[in-house]
Amino acid sequence: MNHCFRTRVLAIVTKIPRGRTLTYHEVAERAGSPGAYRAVGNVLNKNFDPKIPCHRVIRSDGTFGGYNRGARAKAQLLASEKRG
DNA sequence: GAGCTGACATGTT
DNA sequence: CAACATGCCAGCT
Repeated sequence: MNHCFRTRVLAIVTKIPRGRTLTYHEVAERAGSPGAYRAVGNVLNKNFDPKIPCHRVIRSDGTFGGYNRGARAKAQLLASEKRG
């Protein structure tokens, strides 16, 4: 929260409730820099922490985008969570 | 300390 | 409508 941009992004993504998806732009905005959506993806990419549901972060277009564990898994998880 | 990289977004062709 | 090119920001090497 009071640390670098990456710490805030991770905290925000961790707070994303199940069945809910945020866009990189949304996360960046909550992080304090709506124009840093680029950095958001950069942070999540390096972040291999399973404690962080980075798969709940999608592109503004509504597409899944990418995922360090595999874009396929990301789509699977989102589909599974959306269905409940 | 400077430069390169990238899971994006927006605009134009 | 789809593809290409440019701009933006923070992190990593």
